[in-house]
This record gives sequence, C-alpha cells and structure tokens, in this order.
Amino acid sequence: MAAEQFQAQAAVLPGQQRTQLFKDVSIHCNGFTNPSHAELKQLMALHSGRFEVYYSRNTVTHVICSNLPDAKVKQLQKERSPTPVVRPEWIVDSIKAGRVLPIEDYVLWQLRDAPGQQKLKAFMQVQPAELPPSAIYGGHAGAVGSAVEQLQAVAAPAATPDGLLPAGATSTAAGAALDGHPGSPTFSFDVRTQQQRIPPPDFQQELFQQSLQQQQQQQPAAELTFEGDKSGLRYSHAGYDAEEMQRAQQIASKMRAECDMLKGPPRSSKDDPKFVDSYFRASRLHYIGTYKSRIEALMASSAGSEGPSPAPHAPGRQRTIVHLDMDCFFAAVAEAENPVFKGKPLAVCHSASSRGTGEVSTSNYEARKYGVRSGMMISQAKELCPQLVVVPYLFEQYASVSEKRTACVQPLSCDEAYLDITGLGDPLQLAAEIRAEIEATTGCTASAGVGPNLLLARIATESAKPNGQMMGLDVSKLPGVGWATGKRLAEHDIHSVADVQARSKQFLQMQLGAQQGAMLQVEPPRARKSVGAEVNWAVEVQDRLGQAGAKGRTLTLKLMRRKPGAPEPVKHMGHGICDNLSRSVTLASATDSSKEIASHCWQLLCALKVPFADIRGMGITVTRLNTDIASSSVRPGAALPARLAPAAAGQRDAFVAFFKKDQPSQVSPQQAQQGHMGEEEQQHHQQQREQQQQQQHKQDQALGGNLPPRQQQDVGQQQVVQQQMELAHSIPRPQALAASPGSAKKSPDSARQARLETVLPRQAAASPAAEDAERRQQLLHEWQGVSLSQMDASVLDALPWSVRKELIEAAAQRNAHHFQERQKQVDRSVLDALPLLLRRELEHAYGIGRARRRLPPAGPAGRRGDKAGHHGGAGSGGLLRHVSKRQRIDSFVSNPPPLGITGSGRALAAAAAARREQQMSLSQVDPSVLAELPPEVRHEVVQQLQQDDSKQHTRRQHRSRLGQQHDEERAWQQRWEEERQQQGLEEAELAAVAGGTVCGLVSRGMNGAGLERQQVDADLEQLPDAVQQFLQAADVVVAEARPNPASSLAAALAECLQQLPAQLDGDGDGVPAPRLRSPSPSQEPGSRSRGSRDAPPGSSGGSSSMDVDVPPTQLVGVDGHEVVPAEEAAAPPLAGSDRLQPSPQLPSLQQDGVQAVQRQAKCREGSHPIGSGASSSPPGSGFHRPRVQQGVQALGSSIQHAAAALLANRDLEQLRLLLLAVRRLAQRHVWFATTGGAAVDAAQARVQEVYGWRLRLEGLDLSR
DNA sequence: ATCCTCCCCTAC
DNA sequence: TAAGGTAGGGGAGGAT
Ligand SMILES: Nc1ccn([C@H]2C[C@H](O)[C@@H](COP(=O)(O)OP(=O)(O)OP(=O)(O)O)O2)c(=O)n1
Ligand SMILES: [Mg+2]
Ligand SMILES: [Mg+2]
Ligand SMILES: [Mg+2]
Repeated sequence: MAAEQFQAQAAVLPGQQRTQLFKDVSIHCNGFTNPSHAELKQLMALHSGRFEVYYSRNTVTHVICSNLPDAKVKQLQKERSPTPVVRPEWIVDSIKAGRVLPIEDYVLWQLRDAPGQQKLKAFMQVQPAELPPSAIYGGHAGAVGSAVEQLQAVAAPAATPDGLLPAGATSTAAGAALDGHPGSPTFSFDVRTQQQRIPPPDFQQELFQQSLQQQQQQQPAAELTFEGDKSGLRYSHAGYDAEEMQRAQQIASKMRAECDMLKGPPRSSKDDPKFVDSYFRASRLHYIGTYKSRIEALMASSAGSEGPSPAPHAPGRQRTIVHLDMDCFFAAVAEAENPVFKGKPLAVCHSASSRGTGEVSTSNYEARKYGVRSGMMISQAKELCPQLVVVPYLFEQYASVSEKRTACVQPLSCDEAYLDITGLGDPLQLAAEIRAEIEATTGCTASAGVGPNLLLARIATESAKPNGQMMGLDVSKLPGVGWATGKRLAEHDIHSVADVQARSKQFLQMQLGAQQGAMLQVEPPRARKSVGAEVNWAVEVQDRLGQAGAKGRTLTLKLMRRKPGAPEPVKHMGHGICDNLSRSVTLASATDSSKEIASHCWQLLCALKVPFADIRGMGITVTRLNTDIASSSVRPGAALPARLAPAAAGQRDAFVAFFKKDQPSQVSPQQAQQGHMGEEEQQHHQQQREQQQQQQHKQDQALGGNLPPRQQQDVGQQQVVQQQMELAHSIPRPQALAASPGSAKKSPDSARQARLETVLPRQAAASPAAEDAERRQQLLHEWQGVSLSQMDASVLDALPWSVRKELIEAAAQRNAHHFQERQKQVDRSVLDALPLLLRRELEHAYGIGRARRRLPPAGPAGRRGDKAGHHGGAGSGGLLRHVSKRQRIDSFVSNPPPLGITGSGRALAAAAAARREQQMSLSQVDPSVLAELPPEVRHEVVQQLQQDDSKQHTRRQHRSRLGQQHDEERAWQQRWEEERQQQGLEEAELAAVAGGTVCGLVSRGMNGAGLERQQVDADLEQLPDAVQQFLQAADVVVAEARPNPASSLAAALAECLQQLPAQLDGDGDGVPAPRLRSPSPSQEPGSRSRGSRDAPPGSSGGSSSMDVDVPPTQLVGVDGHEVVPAEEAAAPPLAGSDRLQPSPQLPSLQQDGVQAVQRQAKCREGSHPIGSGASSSPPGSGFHRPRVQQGVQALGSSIQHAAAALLANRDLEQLRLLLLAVRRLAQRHVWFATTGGAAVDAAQARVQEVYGWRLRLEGLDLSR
C-alpha cells in the first residue's frame, strides 16, 4: 500500500498540496471510474486517504463507482449495512472544496431511490461496523475487537444528517485512533487540528519515508519504485492486528494439515505404481498447464451457449474484445473461503517453512507489497515477509470458480478468458457487469481489459489491475514504441492503440518503415472464434474427439540428464543442473495407441543413451496432431520424403535395374512396380493386373482426369476415396516385396545409397548436359501421367530431382481444380486411414499445406484465389482451420520416481532386456508385438522410416559434432553401453524405473488426448509373452536375493545402518553431498554442450533460479583420491541382506550384504571419463538421488521384512535392538526419516496387534 | 528455398 | 521436505 502510494505521489504535479483531507477515508473502486483508479489512488495518497485494492467491509469506508450493473445493485441492496457507494466526483469536489463533502449528492443514482435507501441512510449516520483499515493503527492490536463493540455502542447516534460528525465526536474518534483504538469513519475534520497531531509511530516513519521520497523526486522512476518498495517493507511489518493475524495463521495451519495432497509417508513407488499420478495431483503447474484442455473438453460436452451472441465477424468491422483475468487467483480463492485472510499477506504454497524450498504459487496484493511473487521459493518469501500467511492449494475450488466464469467465453487459462462483445453495447458497461457478476458468484475479483483484438485487450487488463478495467492503450505500451516512435506517431495524431488500429498498415509503414509499421498492428495468432462460432467449433471437436480422440504423428521424448559435476540440487528432490536432450520419431500415421507410444518412447529413451541413473526428468510430447490440420499435412509441391524409399526396396531395385540396363522404353512403370517380387507375388499380382488397370481407369475418372468439368463436380468424395482404397489394396505391398530374398537383411538405406551413387550420380557426372537433358526428357515421358500413388516412393526418390518435381507438380496440377473444389469435404479420418503414399497424393491434390510460418502454401495450381474468398478468407493454409488449435500434448516430470517399478514399467524394461538377449535389432525383434499390429502396408513404412530417421541422426551427429562436445557425448554413450551390459538386478530395476515413468507419462498425458485411462492401462498390460517371462524371472531373482528372514539379520542391519549414515552424510547436515572442486582442469568452463542451460534465472517451469550453473567439477577426496559417490553406498537395492543366494547372473548381489555396503566405502573401479578424463569421476558420480532413494527404500523393506521374521520368531529383544537402531537413524537423518520412521511404526503396530501391548524401545517415548 | 529436428523462451 | 508442467512461438542448422 505504502509503496503504491509513494509511486502515486511521486507522479503528482508540483504545486498540488498534500493534505490530511481523507485521513479517515478508505475507498475501494469498483468498475469504471473517472478519474481512473490510478488517478484516484494518487489523489487519495495525496490527501492521506486509503486506497484499498480489495473490497472489505472492515476496511473500506466508501465504494467509488460511476455506474453499477444490476447484479451489483441488487447485491448491495441485500446487505444489511451497506457501504456507501458514491461517484468519484465526491473525491474531486471534496478536494476542490477543501473539505470532505456530504456524500448525499454523490450517492450513485441507482441506489438513491432503491429499497435499500433506508439502510443507506442509516449508514450515512455513521456505520459503526465500518472501520478504517486496521493496518494504519497496527501494532496496537488486541484492542480492536473491544473497540469495535465500544464504538458500536457509543458512536452510532452521533452523526448529523449530512454525514458530518460533530467536532467532539471527531476528536473522540481521532483520539481513539491515536491510542490504537480505531475510530469510526468521519467525513469531515479540521485540517489544522490534524496537522497539529502527532501521528502514531509507524505513521511517523511513513511520513519520514515520504519526505525522503519527495527529496528524491528527481531520480528516475525505477529508483523511486525501488525505494518505495523498500520503505514499504520496513514499516509495514508491524502493521497487522495480532489477534486476527493469529487467527489467520491458525486457519492456514489447519488448512495445511487438512490438505491431503502430500500427506502420509511418501509412498515408495514399489507399493505405489501411480507415482506420476500423485505427483501431478499435487502439482500446481500441472494444474494450470492442463487446465485449458480440461475446460475445453468440458465446454465441448455442454452444448449451447448462454447469453447473446456478438455481431458476426465481418471483414471491415472492428471487433470489441474483453479480456478478463482474476486478481491473484489462487490467493483470492483462499480469501473467499476464509475472509480472515483478507488484508493479511497471503501466499499459496505447499510448504510453509521459512527454510522450505517449495515455490510460491501466487500471493495477494498485501503480500506483493513485500515483494512476494509467483514462483519464488517460500524461504525467500518468508524472509521478505516473516508474518506471511501460507495456505495450501485448493484445486477443486479453483476449478469450480473457473467453471462459473467460463460458461460462454473462450478460456485462456485457469483464471483468464476472452469475450467477444462486438456490437453488444457499451464495452465498459458490459465489462463492469461481467466483473460484478464474477465477484458476486465467486467472491473473487477480476480485472478486465477492452480492446479491438485479443492482444490489446489483454495488455489493457494489466493496466486495469487490480480489480479494475481499462479500455484502450497508450501507444507506448506497444512493443517497439518508445519515446521517439511515440512522438512521431503523435505528430500524426496517433495517441492510443485504437488510433494505430484505425490507420492503414501502409500509412504506418510509410511513417515508421516497413518493418515497424507492420509490427504495430498486431493481430492475434489465430482468428478468434466468435461465441457462436465457438459453439459450432466445440460441437465439431466433440464429434471428432468422440470418434477418434486426438492422434499424433510425432513423438518426442525429452530427458533431463544430470550434468557431470553438478552440485546437489538446491530444491528438495529437485532435478538440479541438467542438460536437456530430446529425440523424436515421426510415424507414418497418427496414433493414439498407448502401447505404440510407450514402445516408441522406450526406443527413444534408449536412443538417447542416457544412463538411467543420470536421468533427472522425463517427458513425452505428441505433436503433429491430426486434429491440427496445419501440422498434420504436407505442403503442396513438396517432394516425397526420401526416407520412405527403403520401404520398398524391391521397386527401387527394379528401377535401378531398369536404369542400369539402359532400356527405359522397354520397362514400363507398372513393370517397375513389380520388379523385385518373388514368384508367388508375381503370380498373385498377375491376377490382379487387369483389375488394377481397370481401377486405374476408374481412378482417373474419379480424379477428373478424363471427364469434362461439369461431370467432375458430380464425382462424390466418398466414391473417390473408396475407389482409391480398393486400388491401394491392389498395389503390391512393400511388405511382400521386402520379404524377397536378399533385400531384407541388408541395410536398405546403405544399399540404396550405394546403388544410387553407382548409378545416378555417375550418369550425371559422366554425361554432358545434353545427355542429361535427354535422359530427363525420356524419364519424364515415361512416367508422365502415372498417378503418384501408383509409383513407389523410392522410384520417385531415385529420379533426378528436377524430374521428380515436375512429375509431382504435374500430377498435382492434373487433379488440382477438382480437389480444391471440394477441400472442405475432406474427411481427415478417412484420409488418415489411407496408405501413406495415397494419402500424400491426395493431400497434394487438395493443397493441404503445412503453412507453419505464415507463408501461403505454394500451391502448384495457383488456383486457390477464388477459393480463399469463398471460405471467408480464413487466411493462409486455411483449410479446415477450425478443426482444432491444439498442436501438441505434453507429459513431463522432472522428479522421476525413485523406484517406479510398476508392472508396466518392468514390462517395458523387460521387453528391452529380452530383445537384448536375443541379440536382435530393436525394430525386428519382438514378434509378438509385431503380430499384434494390424497387417498394414503402413507398418512396413513405419519401420523403415524410423530406421532411416535414426540412421540419419547418427550420420548427422557424426558430421556435425566436433571436438570436446563430441567426446563428451561419446563418453555418455559409452557409459550407457556399459550400464546396458550389466545384467544385474540393480540395472534392471533402474530400467524399470525409467520404464515405469514412461508408462506413467503415457497414460497421464494421453488422457488429455481423449484416451481412457483404463484403455491405456489395458494396452500396457498386453505386452508380449517374453515380457511376462522376464518378469517372472525377475521376481525369482528378487525372491532369491531377499534376505532370509530367519537369520540374525537385525545385528547385520544395525551395523549397516551405523555405517551408512557416516558415508551418506559426512557433513552432518542431513543432506549427503560430495565434495566439490571446481573447475576441473581437464574441461574448459565454456565447453558445455549446446543445449546445456540448466536453471538460468527465470527459465524452466519454476521461475526462481535456484540451481546455479557451475563449471564442471570433480569429486576429490581430502587425500586427493576420488571420493566415493555418496549414493553408491546405498546403491544395491538389497544391501541389507546377509544371506544372499549366489546368482550367476547377478554378480553384484553375490556378496554378503554387510560387505556390499562396506565395499562402497572404497573407491569403485571403472570410472567413466565424462568430461574430465579417465582418472576423474564418472558422470554419475555425486549424489544419485534415485539411487539413494532406491537404497533407502530397500533398507526400509528389508527392515520390515526382518522385523516380521523376528516377530514370528518371538525374538523381541532382537527386534527391539533393530528398531532402536532404525529409529535413531531416522531421527538423525533427514533422508531416512520417513522410511525409517514408517518401518518402526509398522513394526510397532504389528507387535501391538500380536501381543496387545506396545514394544518399548528404550523405556522412553522416542517419538520425539 | 524449404522442411525437419532439436532446442530455447515464454505465460500461466 | 515437496511435487521445477504444458503448450505455443520461433530460431539454428542440417538435409533435401
Ligand atoms: N509462476 C506461476 C504463475 C501463476 N500461477 C498460478 C497462480 C495464479 O493465481 C494463477 C493465475 O496466474 P496470473 O498470472 O493470472 O496471476 P494472479 O492471478 O495470481 O495475479 P494477477 O492479479 O496479477 O493476475 O496461476 C502459478 O502457480 N505459478
Ligand atoms: Mg490473474
Ligand atoms: Mg508450491
Ligand atoms: Mg492470468
């Protein structure tokens, strides 16, 4: 508050006198006002009044408002003791008059003759309940409650009809205020008396700060703001009513206790296969990130719009857009739930600890005065504002508030929406009504911006905040418009954004240059749908989603890889400093099969070659959604992707053979198609040939090739598609071709490469231009007129580029006008179902362009001009634009589960392991998986395509990566290979963690795409037999490795436990951390890989910069030897056992458990020379969080296991010793607190259950 | 020239 | 203790 007042005051014109005029007045502005909120705020600051951001009956004496919507009027009329609502002129006139005028003449007309008038009048006789802001009188807390009662009893009758208090009453109230007893609002007072008074201590300080401020008025604005913030911070510490504050804290504390999102022990993922689920359930970022798609689905399911529709969108017409944004949304919801929070500094965060690393989601305006901001760590927030009230999340409530708000608008985020109110009336009036309604129904305030388009409306909202509204913007708000440009625009009488919008683009470009002139008139990224259109749109989407759900063609897996030498993350369980890596596959057709997605993701995961232990975050993204037409199709005129070529090596070989023989005229394209088939296929195909030729004819007809234009119109789209599908089935399948001897085993890619190099380029090189041209003509002649779908892609691909291009364009042109006539009727799902090549051709013909940039598609036919006009000028690439806006689906966690060994996770890992065992390449191996896929041509293409893509990547990597960067990546790769060679349980478990995470991400993320959760799980369950077998084998191994319960495990465990903490937690702060030396001599500080930006300020989801990137460091012990990475000590999952069965496959588990642990104390051999040479630490050195967790978890289960055995043996003394050791450890070490505590508790509970009494460990209560 | 992949930045 | 996600725009640079 004070800070804002300083700023306001700093802007006040010289010559205006400061007064104490509104000393006891506290206003709250509602809706549009003139003067504006900002100006009123300024005036209040100048005359010692308060300007309240929020309306609170306790703190606001007057509501300032120019007009009120009906809803608000009714609401006010219902209030028992309404706050007076006056027009802003009251303020202005009072200042002019030099005294606080009676409000009667300024009461809002709507309320004057209303039934509520009686009550209003009663109020004007002084409202005892209406208190000045307690903050002013803060520090003298406790008395407020009683003071209220006193005043209610005493002061009420004292007012005169004009709202003035008699002098005596004034001084009484003022005196009370001086003593820390809040007085009732007084509408007039003697300025001189006020000036003679000694202000209360904190107010004195405020004045002092203000005078300092005044002296600094010459300084730049930024400085002033900063100073203002600082001073605000200083004096407002003491400013809250202690009793209320305590109550607020109590309630907040209760809310936190009741919040069950993070309650209970962090269920280790062995028992909790739903890690990703529970993680997301408690994640605010997941909540706001997925909000939009949720609400859109909701809106799609509730058809029909309520309320009036805006005027239809017409080309020349300027729209009127309102942007609404809730004020500090999450915090406002909390305040609405518990009004006691109002006026107190409030933040929303999981953690309330002043040393916590949780992030503040948002804060109310009171807290913002202290500098508490979204994304800040709670510890920092507490430092800025020690008395900060912290409340947990109320996601359900946010959702219900949001839903009320988004009934008939276009939602933008969980607290924002756009409305198109073009032609519906006075924008500001409407905005005010809407805001009032929002406040009435939700108890939260919203701000509104009005503008001619989405962007400007949104920018206006910012100026309107908090709880205000604004129309029009100053040009200087526009990016790129500063002082100079602003002046030049002003010369042409362009002051507001509306003026800019009104001028022609040409004019602006003339004045400001082409670049900037075009820039200023920013259009929204996509044409906004009117509300009416919105409904249509929603219905269509609903239909489509109902049928198929979203499907995507490109899958991207993103990994965060722990950076070598990275220090322990600042954030608890955070990912720390990482390199981000991603790999993607593009499938031949869109998919929504979770099994398929998971399988590809697993392959991507392996392709990235990040040792599982170093994974710190994982996410999958599905793009090129079939619902997003712009990204699911291909640009007309674009060449067929060469990577499709290997899919049908047979045809290519035929072509090459044909070419080699140099007898082009003797081999027809159709022969080329069949060229490499085996005899059976040949025969089979012979039977089809005639039919095929007929169909070719039919198709040509359908495509319009042989028909006069009028008849073309009559060819139905369905017919075309159907016939082409039939045709497609008659085309020899690449699958069959590829199966022919000789072509399957070899790498088709390299084979093709070799062949083409020996044939085509040589031809080109050997022959002069003339011969080349002749060949070209020959080829063209030969292939002209052949439908592209009849031609194998590899054949096309092998053609010289110019020939190929010409053929494609010719084909496209041939079909163009017919298809474009019917663009709108294209059913994407039908198109999607077609074989790839066929689909491509159709897409070309239809001119379905990808238009990723705003470029218009370079359609070969050039006939799209009339079309564009016909469809309402939807803009570039406008076909079916309305289908969907969504471009991608994400699912990411940066805190992978420590032990996410779910059935499906195991299955994925096991499938990989099975493949590894069989020494087969990933794509070929899994016959049962392959068998389950539909036997489509597409599948062949998919396989080839991926192989091809993958090789391409490797090639590129080879060529482009250089020097150290390359070395580093190679070292990672090597380490990956090594990890992969290990057949130990540990490695398997790690792989399972990764697999479990993949599966979690798939099922969660795909839910948003319309997939049912159950379906996803079912899909994942259906993994092949080999997987099941592996799982069983793994279980046997686990069972074997389990400690023998009958052993004297307790002693061994206790010993382990004594040793572990010393190694894990050498520095005794409860957080294991390796020693660091930096920088490493063998790696340049600047040699980070390209994508290696970790947590730069403001980047990555969270906005606080908690992890500071440091140059790679090296782990070095005191004696100069490498320090054992802390996590290694806890690494073996079953380290606690002392009776491990020897297992030939699992050398790491053969050792005695205690020895295994002790072994960790020594240097581990075989370090991995990432970044710093062979003698330095492995990239995985340092603190492997998953491994520590893994170890801890394993210890926990071993303990429980052992305890159960001891109990069964009635060996209570052993049990007591065990639990004692565990409890001590748990008390001493943060990392083991929960797991250890839970183990002890569980054992105690069992004892109680069996014996009916509690096992005392030390004869003391050790619970704390 | 244009596409594609990988990556970064940004708002909420 | 604590849950650092999602989706859009856009750039660099290799492949075609
Ligand atoms: N880094 C962030 C930003 C936002 N949010 C959540 C909390 C906010 O309440 C909500 C809406 O974001 P806004 O940007 O609209 O911020 P507020 O509504 O909180 O404040 P304002 O009044 O400035 O709109 O999203 C969050 O959790 N973390
Ligand atoms: Mg908001
Ligand atoms: Mg938080
Ligand atoms: Mg918002």
